[in-house]
Amino acid sequence: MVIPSEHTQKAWAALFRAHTLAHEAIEAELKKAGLPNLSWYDVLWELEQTSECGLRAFELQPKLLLPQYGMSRLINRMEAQGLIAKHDCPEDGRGVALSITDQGRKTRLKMWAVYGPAMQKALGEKLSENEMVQLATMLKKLT
Amino acid sequence: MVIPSEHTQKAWAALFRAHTLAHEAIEAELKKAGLPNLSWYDVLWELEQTSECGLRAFELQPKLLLPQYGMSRLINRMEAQGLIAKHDCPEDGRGVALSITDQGRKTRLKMWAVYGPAMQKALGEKLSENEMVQLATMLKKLT
DNA sequence: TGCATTTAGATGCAACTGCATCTACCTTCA
DNA sequence: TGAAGGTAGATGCAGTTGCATCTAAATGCA
Repeated sequence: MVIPSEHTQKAWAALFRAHTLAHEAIEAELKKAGLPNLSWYDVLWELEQTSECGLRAFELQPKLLLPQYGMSRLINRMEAQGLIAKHDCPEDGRGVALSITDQGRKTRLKMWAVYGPAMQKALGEKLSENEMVQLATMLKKLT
Repeated sequence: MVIPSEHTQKAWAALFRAHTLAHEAIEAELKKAGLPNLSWYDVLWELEQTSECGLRAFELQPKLLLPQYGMSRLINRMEAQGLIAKHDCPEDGRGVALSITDQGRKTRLKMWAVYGPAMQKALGEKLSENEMVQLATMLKKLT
């Protein structure tokens, strides 16, 4: 049996805590402001980055790391709130093409006004720019 | 409005992905082996580290980063499976003292036989020992 | 072409989570 | 001592997630 080193165990524990605490802190601020959570933000962001023809649900999935049914339901909730729109997909009769609505764009901006500062407080203030680059470099090697 | 730097944003995205992917990979292996998930492991671990008088529920909470009601329910499920035992608390009539059972100890060992290698595969193999120390150092500064 | 396989997405059901609130006990302090 | 306030933990309810499975459309291939 291959046992991870002491340092690996410590790093894993630290990874867990750092992510969980930052995530909770940021989502708490969004909730306090009556705004949706980070998954919603990510969907809005990805759709806003995309040219008007929209994204397919299955293209969004790997970006958000959500399971297929999770994506399906998230999309339905966001559509019900009018933040995104579903269109029939011309090149694939099974598919759904997604686009962001004007209201979705507005919501993303409102979210960023809370998300940005919360991210800065949870992460930005805690490390120098140099350390931040190092951290990102290590983390990317993990994926 | 304070906007986080480009590097902070990248680090946050990398933190999210690294944690989510490692967590999913590890839990997938546990599930494949028919074993409980990481929260259960953490409870078993903490109780095993403690002298026989046991831990209180509220002492476990900050270690696991679970909300109070989450802890309460997790404990009930684990007790129902016979992995831990609840005792009345002599020094506080409201409280519950928790201890691990023999079966709990056995289960923790079985879990570690899967968890350890999974952690090694998801993290240990991806960074040198030196990098691992650096990573842990940065992550600890975040909390 | 036509049947078998694969892929996109939806959904019924059971388990889990979050919120608010509740009960029971403990602590403080007039 | 006893009323007011605080703390430990449980729980009803509504919303969410995970699993398995379903439908419908696309693809592969004999």
